Amino acid sequence: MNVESPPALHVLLARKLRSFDEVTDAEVCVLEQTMRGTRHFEAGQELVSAEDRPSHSTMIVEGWAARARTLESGARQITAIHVPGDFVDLHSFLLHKMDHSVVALSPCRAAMAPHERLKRITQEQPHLTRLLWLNTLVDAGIHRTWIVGMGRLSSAGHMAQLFCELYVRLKAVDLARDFEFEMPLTQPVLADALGLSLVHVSRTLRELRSAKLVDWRARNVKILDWDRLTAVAQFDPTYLSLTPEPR
Amino acid sequence: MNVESPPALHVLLARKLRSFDEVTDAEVCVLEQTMRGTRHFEAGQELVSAEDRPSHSTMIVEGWAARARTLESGARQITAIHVPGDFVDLHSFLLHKMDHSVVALSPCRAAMAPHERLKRITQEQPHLTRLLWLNTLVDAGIHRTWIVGMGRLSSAGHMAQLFCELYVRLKAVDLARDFEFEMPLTQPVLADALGLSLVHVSRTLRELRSAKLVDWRARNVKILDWDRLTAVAQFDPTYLSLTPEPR
DNA sequence: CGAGGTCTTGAAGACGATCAACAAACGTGG
DNA sequence: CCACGTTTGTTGATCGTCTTCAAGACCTCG
Repeated sequence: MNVESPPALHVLLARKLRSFDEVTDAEVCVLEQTMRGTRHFEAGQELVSAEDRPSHSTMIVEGWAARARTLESGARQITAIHVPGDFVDLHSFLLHKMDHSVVALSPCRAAMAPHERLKRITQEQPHLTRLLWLNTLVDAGIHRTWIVGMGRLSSAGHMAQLFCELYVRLKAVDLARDFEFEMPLTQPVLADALGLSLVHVSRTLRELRSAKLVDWRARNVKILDWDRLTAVAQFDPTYLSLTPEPR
Repeated sequence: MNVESPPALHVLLARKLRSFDEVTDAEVCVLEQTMRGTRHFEAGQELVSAEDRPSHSTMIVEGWAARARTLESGARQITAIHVPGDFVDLHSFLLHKMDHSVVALSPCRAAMAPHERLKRITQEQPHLTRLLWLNTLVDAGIHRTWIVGMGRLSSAGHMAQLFCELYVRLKAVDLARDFEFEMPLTQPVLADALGLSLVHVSRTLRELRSAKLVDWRARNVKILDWDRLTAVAQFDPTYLSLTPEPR
């Protein structure tokens, strides 16, 4: 295996699980073996559509994706942004019917976990079950943080919050370091995530840029002043639960 | 037991679980017996504070509560509203450290489930585990719906959405019927939930009232035109997963 | 070099926030 | 039962943020 190529599924799973708790190799293997093959998606393609009743859940191995709901007006609201290592629709295992779609934001590779195998895990692997559950709880924590950002922060604060969150999450799976990461998003996508108009995203971005907080060009985000950025965003990473503890 | 008094814990648990799936009496009993006593809280009192590391999770038996985060400015954002039957901080079982507080919105009675007993359930009761997990997944679905409301709906649409949601949720635990329910909230609380100013809540409320969609006086909410209200809110109850299915 | 997609900027206007005053409802004690 | 204070809700006026519409610049890739 080539060092340039993206991490193997096994490595990604181990990293992800071990950011939450100590996990045995056997447990990583069990989870790896619940995954049945991977599929490839182009940017813009739907991994899962709203109204679907998926028979498997999807983990992103490569690329970025988003959960989104589209309104009658055609307006779209993104409710979560997902990066490699994220189990995008693990909730469909128990929720059954999707209440939103999952769309690729960049070319994506995704691994599939059949629901009946996940059910087996809940019957045979209590610890692994708790970690999968935790995964969905962190998603909920992210949702809550977005709600706070949308409801009570300025647009700059809200956007800063998103940059902070993405940096911390990407670092946990080794896709960011030295306050720098690759972000394959466009401004319209950011607008749909923040609940702002495209024009205002552009202006808010200029604001952060001219305040020397972040620099984003050619897909590359550089955080120029972490302390001030987190202050603007009132960012506290607690909600991401990235400290390993017995769960 | 008196018909006027609130339903016993057992009845409430059974109703709640059975809105998701078929559940045996034995399972209801197991869950009931994980609960260790109840506590009473006055309106405004915190059931759990941000930064806490609770040793038990809390289920509301009577009264309403909210999860909230308070910012440096003193502004508050409510991220969820909870009614009887809701497991307000079940997520603390695995998340450990709270990232927000839980506050009573009205006088409340809450039952406590020690975390070590919940852990036992994950080891011995896979089906019950899945239903508890589902509970937290529905919370996440509610969060997503709120994000859509905040980001892409008008203030009237967003508020209408909240009324629709509360009605459906309360009906599931038999606390609403005939498009009517008791809502022990004040407008400032509603403002913190919707991410709006107090003044604007008052105006938006007037808008819904004069459009003959809802009537809210003396804690009593009447939904006057369900069809038009759901249209304004673009409300689709899928996300509440209130159709019993094998999980 | 040209064409599509992506981003930036300006101008006008809508929506919601803030400030400030007042009204209504509620609870308490006299 | 009324008087009073407190809490809760309403309304008006003004201001700022964000949206919308529109045009133009930039970039990337064939």
